[in-house]
Amino acid sequence: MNYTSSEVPDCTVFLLGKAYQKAHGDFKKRLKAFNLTNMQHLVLEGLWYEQGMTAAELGKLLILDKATLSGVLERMVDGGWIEKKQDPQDKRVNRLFTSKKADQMKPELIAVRKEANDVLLAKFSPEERVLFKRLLKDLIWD
Amino acid sequence: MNYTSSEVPDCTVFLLGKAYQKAHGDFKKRLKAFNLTNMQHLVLEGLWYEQGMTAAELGKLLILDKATLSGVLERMVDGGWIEKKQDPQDKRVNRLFTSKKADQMKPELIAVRKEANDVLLAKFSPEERVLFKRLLKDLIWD
DNA sequence: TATTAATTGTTCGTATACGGAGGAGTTGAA
DNA sequence: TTCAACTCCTCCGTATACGAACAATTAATA
Repeated sequence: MNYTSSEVPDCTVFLLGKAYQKAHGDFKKRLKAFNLTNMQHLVLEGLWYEQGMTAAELGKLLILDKATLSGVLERMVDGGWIEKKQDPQDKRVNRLFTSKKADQMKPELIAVRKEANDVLLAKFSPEERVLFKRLLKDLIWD
Repeated sequence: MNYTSSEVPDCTVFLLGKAYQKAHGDFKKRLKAFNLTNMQHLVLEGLWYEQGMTAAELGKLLILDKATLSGVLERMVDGGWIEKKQDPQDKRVNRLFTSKKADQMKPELIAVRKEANDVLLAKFSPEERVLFKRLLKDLIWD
């Protein structure tokens, strides 16, 4: 009573959703020990890429809705992972920075992501891995 | 201030999430006219594949958590898309069936899914489409 | 300069997701 | 047959997602 590869509808939207569900779930388990959610980990990586971004800039970088980001950032401030500093020039803006606590764990946290990716792509050949990522990027960025 | 293909971290989990986010969002917009969510559409397709499944069976087929499914099914009964019928043999079980309303819209709803997939894969060559789906299936089903 | 327009970030409402707790019903073994 | 083990399902708590509406602020323009 399960779809096999031949029975499953030829629906890429469905397949993409399930592949995401699996990858997301695996990563989630690995992050649980750090008390971080996938989204929070992503925010940290974004800020390590460039500190001092506004929520809007971070949202654009990570392709995240500002409404979604608002709650995530609030919980990360509460959890001591990031800090908000009001921009003196533009009082609407809060600039975002990673905390000392986050920076100390950076090597571990980067390693966790790397591990999750390695496991996810374990069964693929090097060529398939490159190809898969290329196809995904083509889908995301018109 | 945007990741380009070269700057984005080499993170398949991220790419997969964003590809899903896009595909899911596009499909969502198309379903809005029908007052159906992606999940509800998926449930209908599952039941058209096989009527009379229990929530547990449907969840296994669609790789969905039963707790998630519970709320979805409740709203679909309220919306008149599906019907629950208690199994006479095992009173714990509710068997699920599509409603007349749903069946009447089946051709349209199938067409919407097909369209969403076509648009999603529009820029891929036929070979790439087959390959992409194969890679996704390999990821999902060990 | 007086207004209008645009931007930033928050809050609200609805719908997933999913782990865990627990109740109702069923089954199997003693 | 009676009780423990199981199964099915619901409910709770937390965290995304995202459209829509808003207040505060800044930019643009007539």
